[in-house]
Amino acid sequence: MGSEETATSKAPRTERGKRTLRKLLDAAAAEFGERGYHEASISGITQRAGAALGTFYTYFDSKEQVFRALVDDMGHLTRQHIAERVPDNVDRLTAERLGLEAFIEFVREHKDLYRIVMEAQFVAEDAYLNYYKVFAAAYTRNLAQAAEKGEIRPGHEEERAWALIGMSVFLGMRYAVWSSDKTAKEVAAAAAELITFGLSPLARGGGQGGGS
Amino acid sequence: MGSEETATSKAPRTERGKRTLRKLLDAAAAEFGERGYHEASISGITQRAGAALGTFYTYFDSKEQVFRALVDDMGHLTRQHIAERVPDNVDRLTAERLGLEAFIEFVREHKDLYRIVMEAQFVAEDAYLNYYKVFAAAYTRNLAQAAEKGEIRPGHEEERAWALIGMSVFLGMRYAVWSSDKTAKEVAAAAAELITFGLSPLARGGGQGGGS
DNA sequence: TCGAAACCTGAGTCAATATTCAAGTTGCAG
DNA sequence: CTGCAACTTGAATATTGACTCAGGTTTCGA
Repeated sequence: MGSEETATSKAPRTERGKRTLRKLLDAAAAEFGERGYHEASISGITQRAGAALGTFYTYFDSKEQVFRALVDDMGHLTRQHIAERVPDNVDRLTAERLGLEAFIEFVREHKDLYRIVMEAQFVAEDAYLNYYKVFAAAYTRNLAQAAEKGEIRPGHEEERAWALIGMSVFLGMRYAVWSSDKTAKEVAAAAAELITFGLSPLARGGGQGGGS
Repeated sequence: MGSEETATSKAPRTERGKRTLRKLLDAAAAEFGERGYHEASISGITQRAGAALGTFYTYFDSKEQVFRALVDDMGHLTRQHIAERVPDNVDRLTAERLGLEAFIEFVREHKDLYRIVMEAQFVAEDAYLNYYKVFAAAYTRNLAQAAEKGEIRPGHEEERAWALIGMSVFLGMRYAVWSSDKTAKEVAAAAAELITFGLSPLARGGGQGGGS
C-alpha cells in the first residue's frame, strides 16, 4: 500500500525547499536519537538544521509525523542493508549468520536511528508493530522454504521467527548500542552456532570451531 | 547492596500512611501501564488512588522516582515468579523450557507492568540496563555451570545469555502482550526445541550417535 | 483526653514547548 | 524586469501538567 508520500501537500517545490527538507530530516534524526522523543524539541531540530522554528511546519504537520517518517525510513534502510550483505543463493543457516552480522554492523553505524525504532513502541505503536510484523512475516516465509528444501528441521516457523528476531535485537542492543567490545563477526558466529546446533551437548563434535 | 529504601525520608509511619502508599503504587502501575510514562499524569495516579494531588508528594519526590520504584519492583517479581516455577535440581535444558514458560505466563498476568520495564529504556535507562544486566549475569553463570556439568555444549556463554534473553522478551511481547493466540506451554516448547537442537536438520531425528 | 506529628487537600504557581501567523525574503516563469 | 508563489522568520499564543504550599484533618502514644 502507499507507504510513500505521507504529506503530499507539504512536499517542497523548489531546489531550496528540497535542501531544507533534507536538513530538517537529518536534524530530526540526530535530535530524536540523542534526546529521545519527549526530550527532543522542535526548536532543537530547527536549530540543528540552521532554520527558523516556523520552517519546520512548512514541511511537517507535527512532531509525531516526522518521527513516524523516520521509523518507516529506518525499516527500509535496515532491510536494504541486510539484503545487500546476504546473497540469496546461500543456505538458510549461512544466511542467518550473515544476516545477523550485517544487522549488528548496521545498528552500530546507526545507533541513533535504531534507538528511534525502539522508542517507536511507545510513541507510534502501530509503526513499531508494522516494522516487526514485516520482518517476522518475511522471516517465517524464509524458514518455511528452508524447511521444504531440507536445509533446516521443520516446525513452528512463526515462533522461531520471533525468537530469532528477539535474539538479533538484543544482541544488537548489547553489542552495538551499549558497547562494541566484540566484533560483529564474533557475536554473529556465537549466535549462529546456537541457532544451528542449540545447546544440546549431543550435537556436533563438541568443540567450538571459533571464528577467525 | 543498598538497592532498598530509595527514599527513607518519605516512608509512611502509620497504618494509614502504608495503605495510602500502596494505593498510590498500584494506581501508578495502572496509570503508567495504560498510558505510558509521558501520557501518564500525577493527577491520573492520585485520582485512581482516590487521593488528592498533593498526597502524591508526601510519598514520592517526582514522577520519575515512582517509575523507577516500579521498574525495580518488577525485576524482583519476575525473578521470584520464575524461581518458583523452576526447581533447581533440573538440568539446564529443562530449566530453559520451564523458565520461558513461567516468563510468558508472568508477562501475561502483568502486561501493564511489563510495558513499564520496556519503556524504562527511554525514561530511566540505568534502571533498565541494570534490570537486564542482573538477568544476563545470572544467566551466564547458569550456562557456565551447566557446561561444566556437561549438560550443554560449552562456549560463548555471555552471547548466548543475551541471545536467550532476547528470545524470551520478544516471545513475551508477541505472545503475551500483543496476543495470546497460543498457550505459554506451546510457545515455550517450540522455543525450547530451538534452543536445544537449533535449526540443523541433522540433530535429533538423524541418529547422531555421539553418545559415549 | 490531649496535643503533636503524621497525613491529606486542591487551588495556584511556573516552566516548557508544540503550534500558529502575519510580515518579510527569495526563486523563477514569463 | 516583474510579480507571484514558494519559502523563511521568530515573536506570540495556548496548553499542559509537574510540583508547591498554607491550612485543615486524623492518628496515636502518653
